[in-house]
Amino acid sequence: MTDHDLTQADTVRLAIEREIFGGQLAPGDALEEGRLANRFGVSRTPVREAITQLAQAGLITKRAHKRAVVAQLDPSTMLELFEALAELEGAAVFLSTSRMSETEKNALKDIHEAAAENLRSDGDPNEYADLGFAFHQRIVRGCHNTALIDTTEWLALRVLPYRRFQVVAPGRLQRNQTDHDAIISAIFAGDAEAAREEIRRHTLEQGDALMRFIALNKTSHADFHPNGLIKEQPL
Amino acid sequence: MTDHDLTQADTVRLAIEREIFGGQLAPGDALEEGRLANRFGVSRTPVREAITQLAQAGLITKRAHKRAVVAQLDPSTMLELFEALAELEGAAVFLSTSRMSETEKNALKDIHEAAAENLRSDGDPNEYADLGFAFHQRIVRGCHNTALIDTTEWLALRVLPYRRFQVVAPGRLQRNQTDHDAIISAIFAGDAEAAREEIRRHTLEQGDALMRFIALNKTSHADFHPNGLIKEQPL
DNA sequence: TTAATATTAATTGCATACACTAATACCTCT
DNA sequence: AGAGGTATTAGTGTATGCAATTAATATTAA
Repeated sequence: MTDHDLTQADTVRLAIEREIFGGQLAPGDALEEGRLANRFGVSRTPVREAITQLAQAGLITKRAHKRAVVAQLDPSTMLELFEALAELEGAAVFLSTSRMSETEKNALKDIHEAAAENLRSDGDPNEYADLGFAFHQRIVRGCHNTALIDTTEWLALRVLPYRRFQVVAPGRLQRNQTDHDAIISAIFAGDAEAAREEIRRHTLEQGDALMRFIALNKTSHADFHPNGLIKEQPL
Repeated sequence: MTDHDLTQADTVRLAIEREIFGGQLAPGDALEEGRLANRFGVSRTPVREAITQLAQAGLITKRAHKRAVVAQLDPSTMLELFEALAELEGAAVFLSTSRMSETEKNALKDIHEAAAENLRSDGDPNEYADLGFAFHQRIVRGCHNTALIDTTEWLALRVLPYRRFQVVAPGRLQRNQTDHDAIISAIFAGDAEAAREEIRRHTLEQGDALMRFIALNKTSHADFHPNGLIKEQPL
């Protein structure tokens, strides 16, 4: 039982999930049950189950008799997602400020300083993005409320591909680091209300910045690819 | 096309959903695909899909090769749910305070006053519960952020059966109304921060009160039934 | 009687087949 | 050629059957 009792539907779902988050599957791409089935060497039934689950999760959209499509994020709903996420992260950090153990706080600070070092030494921007993700994740998990953590992380995952865009936007990384400075200070000062405000502003502004970036660089808007940033044209 | 293109799986899912929220299906009850199938006069396939969706939504739990079970809320996760809900409603009302139109605010006040009248005239407690639900719902929707609304309402729905218990707890209704007073005042005063604090406290305390109620009335704890409050013994 | 084990029954996961829907290609007529 | 309608095809929704797995029951040993 090395596979921890993963059903085939689970395997397929995880694979598709990875391809979406990894960017091989871009928003708007169609998922066709039959092809997926023989690509994964299973029948359509488990593929169908996987698609159902992903649709329920909001990762793909599906209407009766029409084929499933990787969820599109139009600018306005994307802004909404960032706003909602800002509120949720705010709520989480509000609790985390009083609930994180010293160990947790120090781990957070370590991540923060690793990010600073990465900036100073002009390191790999992708590594910086990962550290940023970890930073937010640690804060959220610090609230020790599973329901709130799950909800927040789910939203965070949905905007993750878009959040990473910062690595190519000039000046964004430094600005990001300054924001994180303020957040971590508030947490260590035990000022929950300030921490909430800082992270709210921070996440909201990430959304705004992304909006501006898209507005400036809009080619056909459909060609915007969250991971590669610009999607290669179909062959 | 009178059924608005509902697939059979959708129909089954909605039916099960209603039975869970309505209390015919209690936490811990097992869902068996075969029986459901011929109860609804369909094959196991759409039933399977419905169950998958409900599991993804967290309404039921399902592990490979084991039968699906209506999700159990043990006291500690229930408290977590209430806490998370308190934060989300707080975030929502924070935005709603500045975003609700006059019309929306007045509609909210109407509901609030109808509830007050219900209390004064010693009306139907179930009607009061419905008004209370509507009150919270209006506030949340006032934030005009679909993502936040959906997330919050989803949590609210999960604890709804438990929230209604207030109707049988002595003194709770009056206390509830007083809390709502404070919330609505803060909203009309435009004090978003106060509104957030009031609704946070309010929802948190609902959770606490429910906990105390369960602790006092615990028979075998498994027999606690969210809607009938005490589950009838199996025949 | 109780505990452990073997046996049977019930139930799930998956594959396959078919019906029905929606999109596409094709043809007809103007 | 273009609009409108029809045939064709691709793709989804559902039913059914079977193998694998789990739950229930019977059986045996202590």
